[in-house]
Amino acid sequence: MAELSKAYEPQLVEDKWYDFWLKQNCFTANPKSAKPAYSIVIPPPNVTGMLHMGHVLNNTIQDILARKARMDGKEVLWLPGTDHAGIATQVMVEKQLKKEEKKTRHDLGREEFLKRVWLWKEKHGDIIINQLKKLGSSCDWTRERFTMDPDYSRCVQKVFVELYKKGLIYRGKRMVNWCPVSQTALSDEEVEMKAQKGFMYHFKVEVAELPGTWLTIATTRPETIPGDTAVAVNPKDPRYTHLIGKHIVRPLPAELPREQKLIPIIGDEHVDFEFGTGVLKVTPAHDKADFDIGTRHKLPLIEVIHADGSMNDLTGADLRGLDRFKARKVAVEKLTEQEALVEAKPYENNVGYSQRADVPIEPRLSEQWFLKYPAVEPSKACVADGRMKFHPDRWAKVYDHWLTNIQDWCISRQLWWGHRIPVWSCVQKKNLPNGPQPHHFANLINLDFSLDDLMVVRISDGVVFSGKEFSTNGENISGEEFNFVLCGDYSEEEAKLLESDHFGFKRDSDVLDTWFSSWLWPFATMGWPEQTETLKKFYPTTDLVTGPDIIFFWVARMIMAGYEFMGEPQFGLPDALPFQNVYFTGIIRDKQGRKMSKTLGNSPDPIELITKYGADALRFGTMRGAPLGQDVMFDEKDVELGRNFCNKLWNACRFRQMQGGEVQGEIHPALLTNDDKWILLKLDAAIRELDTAFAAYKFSDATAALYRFFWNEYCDWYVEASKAVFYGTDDALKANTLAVIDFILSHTLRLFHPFIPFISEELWHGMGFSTDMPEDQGGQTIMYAHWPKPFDADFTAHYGLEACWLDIVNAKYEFVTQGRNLRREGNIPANKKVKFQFKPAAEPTPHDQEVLKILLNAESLEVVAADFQPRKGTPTLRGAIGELFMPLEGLIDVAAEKARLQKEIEKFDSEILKVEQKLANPNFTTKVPAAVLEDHRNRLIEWQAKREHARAALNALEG
RNA sequence: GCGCGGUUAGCUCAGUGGUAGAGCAUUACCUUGACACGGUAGGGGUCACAGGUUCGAACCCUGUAUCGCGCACCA
Repeated sequence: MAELSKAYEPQLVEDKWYDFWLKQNCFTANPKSAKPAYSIVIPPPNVTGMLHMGHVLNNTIQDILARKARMDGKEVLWLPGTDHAGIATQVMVEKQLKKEEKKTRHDLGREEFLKRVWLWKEKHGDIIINQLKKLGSSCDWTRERFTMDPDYSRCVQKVFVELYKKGLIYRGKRMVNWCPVSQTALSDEEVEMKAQKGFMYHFKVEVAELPGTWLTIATTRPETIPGDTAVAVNPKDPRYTHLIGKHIVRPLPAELPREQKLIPIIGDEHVDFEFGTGVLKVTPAHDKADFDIGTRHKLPLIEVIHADGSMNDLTGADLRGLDRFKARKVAVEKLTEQEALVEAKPYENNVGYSQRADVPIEPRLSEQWFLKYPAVEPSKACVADGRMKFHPDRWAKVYDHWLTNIQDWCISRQLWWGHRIPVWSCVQKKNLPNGPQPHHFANLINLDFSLDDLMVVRISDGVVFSGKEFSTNGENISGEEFNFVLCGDYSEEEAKLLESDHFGFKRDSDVLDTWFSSWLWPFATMGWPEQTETLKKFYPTTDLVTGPDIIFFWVARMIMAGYEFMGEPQFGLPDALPFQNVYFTGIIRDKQGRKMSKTLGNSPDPIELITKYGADALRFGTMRGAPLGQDVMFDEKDVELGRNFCNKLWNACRFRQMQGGEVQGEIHPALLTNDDKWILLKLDAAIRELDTAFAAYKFSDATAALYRFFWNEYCDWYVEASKAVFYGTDDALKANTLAVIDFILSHTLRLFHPFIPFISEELWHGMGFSTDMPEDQGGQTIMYAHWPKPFDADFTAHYGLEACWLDIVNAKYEFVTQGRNLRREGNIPANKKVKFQFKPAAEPTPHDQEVLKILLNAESLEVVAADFQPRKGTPTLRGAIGELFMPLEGLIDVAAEKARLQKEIEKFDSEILKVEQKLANPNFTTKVPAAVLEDHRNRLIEWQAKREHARAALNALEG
């Protein structure tokens, strides 16, 4: 290959290899493959979205898993795609419309508006996909899916119809979480409770039947007084029992005649007499709890707030038209004017906020579609009994708790962008065959309708009729006029016919919650409901990687959908788990610990980081700082670390390249130096560490192990020691060392590949490691090279890799460190070569002598005889492998060196004392495991030896 | 209120009972023939606090403090 440049330049490398992988179809999953399957579905990012640090973390982990699985010989499917993200996308397009054309979506109309959304999607929808590619994501792009794809939409529709027919989906008029800004209902999960500072207002009302008797009511929402239809007290509250059944005079709207302002005092157990004044105003149309009270007592409902959060006409002259918060202030003023206000004290309470629009939710009565969750029990059980594993497992408890307490899911949204609810209705006149009747369109439009497929529902109370309610000539004989409701997974063509003037059906105008489509993601993306090759091969998926913030929104619902729709016998899946493992990432925060957000502007643009440092650097840095289960404090320094590391890897390969010689020559056991054996043993340990880390999904451990092995073991010691060989003249030894280096590097690059795919691929080819490999096992790409295995017994025996070599070489390196320390204490500049004298404890090999010389930056290393005595005052080091003397060449600070040795001796003293005390304790010596006892004894000997060495060095300085 | 997580070096974090670790920052020296995105050697920690268990606790137990998160909430 061409000579490597001095510094690694990712921009010259990354796009090139990504294009290569794509062209060679490296990411494409083959369902016909005989290899075992490994699959992941991507958590689909919003189609409107931009890549943020959360995506980086999440997708890097998925890519690591996918690439590792390929190297493990699996057939890998990582299935990508995007989510249509109902509200977010609609809001974005509406904003643009407002900005560019000063129009609202209503100005355009539904059809035209949706055209705009699709245009927007076509234009911007692939931004985030391209960003994922920049990151190196090895997704099978040939299978990219979008939740609004026609196929996918049919899945959503089919699912709705099935659940409807099972009676799990129903329509009802309920209190829902209403977002006045987005003007749609939201599910409970989309409501965020926030502490809010406000006031608790106490106001008094007169009991109508007992003039002069007043009740004081506490409320935080005086603006809803016009909607009050009762006040409630606890029937057991002695202060108020005698008043139940009487009435009070509601103070607002002020202008109403007194008789229209009378509302009853009722008794209800819900009222807590400790709280407030023990008197509760009941606003059934604007509060969930009040609605329940209202139902129990058959209270009238008075709606006083419009959908947009402004007050309606029923609130009277003072409040009408005002925004609800402005109205609150005015209501307080009015109460004050009436001398009804008793006090207003500062008060903090929790208020539900719309997660999307960040405004307080308005509980509102409206007609919505709800889903009774299916397959709840098996979904709970599979996690509880450990068949599906959560990492970290504490999320299992959170999941279980949620599933134990779930309420029906409000799935309809008053939006335009999304899957429209597949329900059509038209009014059926009583006893008149004037409208379209079931058998009519069965005949007329030649569709294969049968009456059993038609769900006929009377909206008023939800009673389901059967087709028998019609006479044979299509007459409605049910005795009353009702809505004829069709729910079916009709094709677009069929729907058009239904909506034609001839039939006059109108489709429900609402769309479904986005999550009602994404909960089908693991199988709807694989061709369901057909029993496709892909489904057969890759479903259930292996791993899911996602954030814990969507554990309820998405993970739990996917599990339920998996059981409900994939548990069927035709799929031959006894266990319908949609995935086997769920990895929950941490949340990425900024340096101050704040969640990354657009509004705070504290989220760095990952693409800028990639441009500046490279995708590998971003990946490696992010993974190193993201321990399992912990939030991540993001710091650009981490990415810098990643870049530095890549550069180190690059230059280590460059060093190898500069030595020339044959690539991947044969390693001769007889020629192995102890340094060779040491680094081979370290490589084996690193492989084992990586396997352990992968098994536990501990990617930060894996990157830390790689970092340590490559930088601190390979580069710092082995490469430096190898210079002793390369600067020498023994060609056989040089060739053998090159072979060892190539062995280490070719293994290391493979270990690195899942984490830093680009640079590892570049070097894999650049170093020539791909040349002798089979095409499908590394010849074409490192992606399919085999993942390194720990050394087996034969290998270890053949190369003589006994564990004792670690100790032997460690002693040598420790000696070097201490020798360098001697230089430093002697104020020898780093670039100055020094003459050392070495008195070895045992006959040293020429290789070891040469290694010591080079690592100590010695001009010479004179081996002296056992009876050699240096001049008094010569700085001396004693270690396990012998003694080192540094004959004085200049002034050395004897006092400082003595102080240092003194301090060292004190440290040794205290360590020795600690161990001695332990060993002197019979409780210790009798109870402790033999290995630990042995450790302590050895440690004592070591410390004592070190102390002796230090004392000797100190002695040598004296005089 | 219930549940979960954190508290270890200046900062960000590892560390599941037996010698307190990493990266960054910092100090000193060094551009030597892979790399200054670098090298070498240092300095720096009563492991939040208090009890308990144990021969031995950063680690296990109990409690406290504090920060963060989730769920549920009383107007």
